[in-house]
Amino acid sequence: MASGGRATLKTIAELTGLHVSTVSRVLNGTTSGARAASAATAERVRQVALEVGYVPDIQAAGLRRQSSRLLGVMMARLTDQVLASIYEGVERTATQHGFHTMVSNSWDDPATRQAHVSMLLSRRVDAMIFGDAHVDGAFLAGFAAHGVPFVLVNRRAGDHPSVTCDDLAGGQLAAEHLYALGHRRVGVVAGLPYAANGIDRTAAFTRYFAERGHPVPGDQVVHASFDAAGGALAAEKLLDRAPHPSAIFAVSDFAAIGVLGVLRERGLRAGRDVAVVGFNDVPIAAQLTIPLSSVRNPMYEVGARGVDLLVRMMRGEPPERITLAPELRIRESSASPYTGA
Amino acid sequence: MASGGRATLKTIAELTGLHVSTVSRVLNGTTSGARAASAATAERVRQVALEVGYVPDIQAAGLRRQSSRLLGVMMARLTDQVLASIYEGVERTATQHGFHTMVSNSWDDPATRQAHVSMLLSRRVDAMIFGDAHVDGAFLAGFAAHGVPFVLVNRRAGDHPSVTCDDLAGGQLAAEHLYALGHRRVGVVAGLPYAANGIDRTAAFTRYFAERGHPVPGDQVVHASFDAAGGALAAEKLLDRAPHPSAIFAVSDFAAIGVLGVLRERGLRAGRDVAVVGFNDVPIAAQLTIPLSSVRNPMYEVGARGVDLLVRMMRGEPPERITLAPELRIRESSASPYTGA
DNA sequence: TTGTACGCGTTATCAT
DNA sequence: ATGATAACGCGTACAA
Repeated sequence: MASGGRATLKTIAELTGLHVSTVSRVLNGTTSGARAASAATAERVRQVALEVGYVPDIQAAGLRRQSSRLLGVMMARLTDQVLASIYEGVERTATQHGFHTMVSNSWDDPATRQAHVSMLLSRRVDAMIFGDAHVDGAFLAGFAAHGVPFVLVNRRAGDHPSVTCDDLAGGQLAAEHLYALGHRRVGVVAGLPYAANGIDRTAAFTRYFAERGHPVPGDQVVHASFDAAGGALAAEKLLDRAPHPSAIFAVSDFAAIGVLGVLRERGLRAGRDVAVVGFNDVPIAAQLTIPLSSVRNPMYEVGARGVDLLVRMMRGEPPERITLAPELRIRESSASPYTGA
Repeated sequence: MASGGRATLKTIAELTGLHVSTVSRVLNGTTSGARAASAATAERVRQVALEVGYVPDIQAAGLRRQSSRLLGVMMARLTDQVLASIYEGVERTATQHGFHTMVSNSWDDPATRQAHVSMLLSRRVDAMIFGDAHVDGAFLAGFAAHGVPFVLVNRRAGDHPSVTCDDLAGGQLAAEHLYALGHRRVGVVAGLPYAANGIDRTAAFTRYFAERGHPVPGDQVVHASFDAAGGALAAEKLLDRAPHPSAIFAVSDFAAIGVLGVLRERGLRAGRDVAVVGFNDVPIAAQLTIPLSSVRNPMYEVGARGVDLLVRMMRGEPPERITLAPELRIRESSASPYTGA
């Protein structure tokens, strides 16, 4: 515990009568094996460092070393539990690799994203993780020019290296399940139109039904934000059609919760009148009053493996596009077979 | 858009034939009014800076300026939507004040907290925001020795400066509401025992009932984590008592959702058999199949005002303890009056 | 208006 | 085993 004015290597050097470079060596454990500082000296330095409450200045070290050991992370919004979970995986894994992380919300807004990325570049991040990629890839094309390595998580884009849930497989799992229950008139809450995860989940889902002779009408695929409000808005549109769909697939659990709310307002019961399947399997899905069927997305692992991949790339290993397997979790919101019109 | 190797002031200086200090002045807009660089020079510098894709090195600037313009933020877990919302307020407001933020999850674990705080100190944060304070204040007492200004949000502790929801008022709002409905046999899901927000909400709630001659028995106040799993666990305990409570107050909405789940498993209906009131009023509370009554916590504002306070303190203004008013939102989970044992 | 010189805290290299 | 020196990129007092 020290007080007041920052203690630096210089401070310690003066107090011990040694020279700054020597102090630095001791504190960094530099000089391997035989050529270490004398045990006595080392001990003295460490002692003084503790007394004066020395805290190394990573920034200054980074300036000299030309490497910040800092990873920049862009997320659309941390209030989205899915993105927050991915970030947890990122933070923990980065720490294991000796990196710190700095995260920002882009709100899926180009200007905000640009501003925050400039900020991170100014802080000399060694690499970037993007969890908010837009499928058009315009921003990333420009960013690549900076020469800063990066990996996408959550949403793929173009052929940039990425770690995502296998969203195509996930969309198909949901489709297979509802189709097997006998549903043929289905609707989709499709997520934001520029997010590849929603796009892929929706594409695989609608393709499955189309291939079996039951194409999903265009007006039964509604784009919306991934939260409950978005899901509610989309559900209003889907249920305005007569006859209403017998099953709804929402590409996010929170959107699905919005759907459940609207169903109830209209006197329909989820799981009996309309089957509902969500995506991600966030913790509350299983705790809802009508437990929600969902496609499990290994969110934490997406973040963790994203950092692993990035670290490998920084070592010169080749970029990859990794997808992690989803799993269907059937619960009451889609447990009973479809019984007629 | 530039390529490859980092461009610095030096790069620009060489390209323009000017000297580094001149370039620096232009790019910083230094030299007020009359003594500005000649318009022609300034324009040329800016032009070249753009061409080579110059990105200023904030770290180096901070080293020189002895101020990082960086705020450190500690949260228990960003997957808690409440904390993520508070962080949004922090991030946005900090940006407005010209600060960047660096956030870490402490998991409410002392060792992890210590490690991350050391990291932030190493990065020379100008100040700190703690959203994960423990009521004992042991950690903060030690931290204060560093001389780095800080403000607490979400959870108060001791007489440290803080911005929180008025949790006492909030707990009382919940109590008044349930008491007025006729409930006398009530239970509380009280949150983590070291978190002041849960403590205050619980204290005000139980005091209200005690003062009216209906003290809440000790075994009807159950501590649990703030998430759905914690709420479920606590609900099991509360409902094992016979007769079971006619109303349950959970100090967090997600815990309340866990309660709703358990009620249903036991064949009890929330709002009819057992009234439930949550806290925070997160967006999904209103969207649930049985909409959840909740005490609204101005989460975003808590974060925003926390930064405002911190900035004022850094300017030398006195520390404060600020509380923001909660509001009761009555919904179906506690809408009907109590009708007998 | 522009140039010179130095220091911020650290690490790498060379000399002792 | 330790000391001396330079350099990372930037900002600022002072001189021209």
